[in-house]
Amino acid sequence: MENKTTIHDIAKALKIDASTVSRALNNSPRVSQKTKARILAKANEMGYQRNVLASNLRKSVTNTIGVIVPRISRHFFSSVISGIEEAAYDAGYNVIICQSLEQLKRERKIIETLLANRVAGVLLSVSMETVEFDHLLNMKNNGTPFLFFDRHCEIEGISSVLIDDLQGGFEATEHLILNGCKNIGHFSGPQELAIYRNRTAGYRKALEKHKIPFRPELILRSSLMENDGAEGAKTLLSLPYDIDGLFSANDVAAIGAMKYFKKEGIRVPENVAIVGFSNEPVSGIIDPSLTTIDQPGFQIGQIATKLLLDEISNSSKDNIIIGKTTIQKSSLIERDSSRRIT
Amino acid sequence: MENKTTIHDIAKALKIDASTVSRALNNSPRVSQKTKARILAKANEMGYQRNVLASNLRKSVTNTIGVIVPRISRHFFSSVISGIEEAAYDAGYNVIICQSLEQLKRERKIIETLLANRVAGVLLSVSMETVEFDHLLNMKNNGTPFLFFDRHCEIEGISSVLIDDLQGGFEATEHLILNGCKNIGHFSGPQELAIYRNRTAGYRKALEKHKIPFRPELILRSSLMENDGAEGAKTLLSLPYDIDGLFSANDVAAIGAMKYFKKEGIRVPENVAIVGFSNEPVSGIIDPSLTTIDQPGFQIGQIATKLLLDEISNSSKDNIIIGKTTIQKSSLIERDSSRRIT
DNA sequence: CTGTTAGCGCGTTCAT
DNA sequence: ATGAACGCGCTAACAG
Repeated sequence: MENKTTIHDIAKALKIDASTVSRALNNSPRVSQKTKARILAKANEMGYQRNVLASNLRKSVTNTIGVIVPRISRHFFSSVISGIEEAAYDAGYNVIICQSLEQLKRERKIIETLLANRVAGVLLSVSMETVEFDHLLNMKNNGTPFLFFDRHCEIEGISSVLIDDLQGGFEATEHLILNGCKNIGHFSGPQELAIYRNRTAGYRKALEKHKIPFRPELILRSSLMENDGAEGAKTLLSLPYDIDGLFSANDVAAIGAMKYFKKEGIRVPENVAIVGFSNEPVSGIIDPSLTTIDQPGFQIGQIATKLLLDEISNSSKDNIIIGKTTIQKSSLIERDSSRRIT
Repeated sequence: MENKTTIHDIAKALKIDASTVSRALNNSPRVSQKTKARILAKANEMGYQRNVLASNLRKSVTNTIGVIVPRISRHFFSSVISGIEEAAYDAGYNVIICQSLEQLKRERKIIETLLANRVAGVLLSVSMETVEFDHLLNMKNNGTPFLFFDRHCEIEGISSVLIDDLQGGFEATEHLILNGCKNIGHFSGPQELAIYRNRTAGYRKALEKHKIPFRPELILRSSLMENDGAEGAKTLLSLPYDIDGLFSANDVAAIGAMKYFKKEGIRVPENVAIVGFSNEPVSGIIDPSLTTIDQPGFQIGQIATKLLLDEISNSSKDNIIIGKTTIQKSSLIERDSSRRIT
């Protein structure tokens, strides 16, 4: 039942020392091929399984990588996690998932726990409240490799895997303009987060390109929750002129707006672009007035994991600081055709 | 930088023994309140943090619970995980997430890894391929507490947290019938999984109640992927009579069917009920022809975790086998109103 | 209540 | 290329 075979057992059976067995099992070059083969065979025969806990203690690192996201149930994040899990699995790492629930306090606590558990590295997308970086700097000083994805902070020597939000915002807005919209509302999020600043910058860039005057009152900042979307829709409708387009910096708020429009019996504007929406199974049948910008979550997860694993192996070899790496992706998906523009 | 304070350091500083410190830090009742206080104060002062790895090795258990789901990116599962994570977090446990991707082979490997990592317990929803239980029985023999949720196997002494699928299937079908449907197609999944058998049983029960003759050709079994839905829709449309309703055992296949209908320019049947759909943010604006059965993923996660934690603490105290616990939940959400029937 | 002793199983020195 | 010995930091006996 209980697996009790240790390296000592197999050493005894082979009349050699446990340290040799240990070396062989770690594929050390300092063991002859012959004994290595003998040991591996015996280990197999005896059904040996390395005691991960002891190994962890000795090395004082685990083979686990920590992941921190605001919310697992947001489709974008679960897609990213999916990608992370897959890449990590292939490399023999476990993944431990944590949710900050957009709270800085929780984010701090989580990082503390992860460090206490000696994770090999951390992948994180910061919470909306994360305006102080002490806990992140602490993690850096502690020597734990980490990487941002999607939402990041500017920290020297820490890489990020990002979507090109400016381009996404630009494409979303231009899409509306090309469909004849002039007065385009924009739901934006906390300006502390680069993703929202960038999406807004994209919005303005598109207006400029098409010589549409910028109206500050069309930009509504919120936490982009569903009821923020509803409130925003209400506010936009109360303007003295009609809006004919809406670019929301995320899906949740856009959906809130859609619901509000419907509830009030108001005809939804013909074109609404949403950045941040990537709910694949639904995107094809969702309300026709929605167009979405796809966030390739899965790939982001994979890429981020690979980069992190690189850093993990490098940092253990040496102390080389890798420069800031930025991966940029963006694509616009049209609702009906599921065809990609761009 | 590195946290080096051990229980020995603080023992030395207080001129007592390390074991007493250990006991105090574990809040053992066999240390006087006074010394306990002194120790805690000193530990705090010295910035002590328990070395989890050493603790794990000594106890040969971690404070981590493993979770296995078919796919993280399915909204239902990510909701469950959310609930698990929250309940576990409150109890001081970490959560390690794994995806079987519906493959028995992966499920086996994952369980092996989890056991090797000495997780405190496991929560799992089996893959569609899981028709052999050797790996699960192995885990049981190994003494690792575990619990099924949503998709389960009948294993003596192992509890499950389930949705009342028969009732759900019944409600979905009756909903269609009450809306005037007579010829109701049904997408079902692998019959090895109880959830699909039960949903189908609910379908038949509703037909019987309303004295609608059962037609075997209306039931289509598949893996319920999106293209299965499309294929199924095609098949149903090729019948010599018209269908006027569709009850799909999951959301993905239903969406596949919807897409097919639209692509072919066919008018979607007025009422379509979907069991297994719980994509909250979208449910309110999804295609009007869809009605969904809500699966309360978050709560299931919480409940399952609490039960597991119970078993974990009991099994360490004693070897009591807890009987099969079944939690049943089901509710039908109407699209427009978001109001719950039942 | 507290101290003493003894490992958990592994990886890694230092020898040879 | 292999063996001997040590210790990672903690907890669980067993004393007293």
